[in-house]
Amino acid sequence: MPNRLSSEPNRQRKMNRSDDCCDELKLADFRVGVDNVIFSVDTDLKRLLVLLVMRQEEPFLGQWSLPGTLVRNGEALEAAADRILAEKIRVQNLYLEQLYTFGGPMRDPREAEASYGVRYLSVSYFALVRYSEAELIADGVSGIAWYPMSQLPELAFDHSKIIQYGHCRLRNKLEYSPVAFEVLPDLFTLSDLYQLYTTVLGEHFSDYSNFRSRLLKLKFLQDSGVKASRGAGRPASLYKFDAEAFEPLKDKALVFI
Amino acid sequence: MPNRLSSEPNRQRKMNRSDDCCDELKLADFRVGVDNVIFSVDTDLKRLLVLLVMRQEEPFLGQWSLPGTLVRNGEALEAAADRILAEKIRVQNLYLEQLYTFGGPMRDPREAEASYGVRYLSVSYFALVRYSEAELIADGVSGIAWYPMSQLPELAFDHSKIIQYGHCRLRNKLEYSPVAFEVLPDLFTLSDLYQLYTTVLGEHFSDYSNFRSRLLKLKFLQDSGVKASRGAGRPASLYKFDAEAFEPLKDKALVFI
DNA sequence: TATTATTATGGTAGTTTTAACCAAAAGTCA
DNA sequence: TGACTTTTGGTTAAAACTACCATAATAATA
Repeated sequence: MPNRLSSEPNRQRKMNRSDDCCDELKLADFRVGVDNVIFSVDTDLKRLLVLLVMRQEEPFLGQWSLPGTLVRNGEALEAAADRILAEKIRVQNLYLEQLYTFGGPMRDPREAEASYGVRYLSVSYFALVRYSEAELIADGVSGIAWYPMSQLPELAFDHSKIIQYGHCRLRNKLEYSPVAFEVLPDLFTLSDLYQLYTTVLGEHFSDYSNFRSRLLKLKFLQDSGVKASRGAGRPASLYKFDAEAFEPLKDKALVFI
Repeated sequence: MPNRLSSEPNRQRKMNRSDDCCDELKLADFRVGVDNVIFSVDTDLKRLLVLLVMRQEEPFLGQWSLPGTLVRNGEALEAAADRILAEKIRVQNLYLEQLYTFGGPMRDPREAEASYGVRYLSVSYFALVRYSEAELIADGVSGIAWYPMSQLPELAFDHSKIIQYGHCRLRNKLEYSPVAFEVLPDLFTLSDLYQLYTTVLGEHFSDYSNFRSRLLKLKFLQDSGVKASRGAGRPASLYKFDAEAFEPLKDKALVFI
């Protein structure tokens, strides 16, 4: 049985490769998984959160891990990422993009168990969702929770590394792209926006007053005229992101630390 | 025979997945390839070049394509990228990093031929090598050539898209990271550096004089004291990149358009 | 109701950075 | 020698950034 499977890729290879000479070099047979690093920002408590699920099977039974799935027949990678996200949370607004592909040998303990050369490869995706409206879907079996980035538990596989990688991407995205507006409500105050930035980037990247004037000077935030009164203090103007006005600023930096 | 193979992933799945309910959804069986977008810069002729090889087999027999390979047993993804690069060119200095993973269904025509659900996934890598010292390795069978980015031929698979993606990455890398110094000689003139930037980014990103003073103010270029006289004109100072002095500038931008 | 606390807003002044030039220095080439 | 080329090191005006500050408009409170 191991022989049957391990000889199969060799025949394929003869048909498909050009620059190989040694028949004893076997091609790996892959299972491809998608793992999502799903971030959200709780601006009230000033916490950056990442979504974790508890594994219900070996390996790493009972440990927290990134929500993931193996890719199905005929399913695009991004479709698999969308599917696993939709299975775990209900959201209205989200941003999703590919992060990195982790595929070193022995990153999954199951590779050691099998005598033939099956490999597990993880294409990770990075997502940012609106926290206030995200509803976690508990399937009644496996645990699911938002964990603050500052208090991550021990994670299955190489998922800690994947999260660190995602955290870097999140910071860069926020600085260099209008990703914030994907997860803010249609109408938001400049203070909402500032809270989001400081929660992810830290307090030290800019003064609130300067943050305001820099963004307003760029002319892609439309004042809706409507005011929002939330507790004490002068009511704030509600703004709207104008994608058309932002267009010429594409691939320019927005904010710097 | 198709049945034997297509039923195999299903048994695996029952053992390995948690949140699936429908047995008719089959997991895909993957071949994982690595494709390299290898750039070099010919500063004399002011051309950005990408390395292409001619395919010697179906599909796309006789068409130009990115140099690639299928991943072997026990081989890390980056190791496969290194291997294919070393098979095609001899270089001393190079920069290599993962680019993107393309894995939509039907991106490879071979998927249609097989009645079982084999999928071809491409993990692409981005490389920048020093042009002047890069020696192409012709294996006597398949063609190999540097093509200017401005005159790319029709390419196999989705390789045109991969190259466009790589071109974006190259521009960003050059602006935001010291990748240029990986492919310049140890000693170089500021003019050499400027030629590299203008060839990739276009003439309009900065005046030579301003480019010089901005870089020198950052204090990570050491003047070696040695002068280089190349043809007419005042001899230029040869500089050296000081990685230690650059350290605090990591993840800050270097040059802006 | 008058006062205080809180948040939003709009500004100023000093410094730094950028952009667009310019002129001298130090070579080669004819 | 004189013309030409390339490097080098400026200058200057405009723009942007930083660290503040004053005021406006509301809620909470005495």
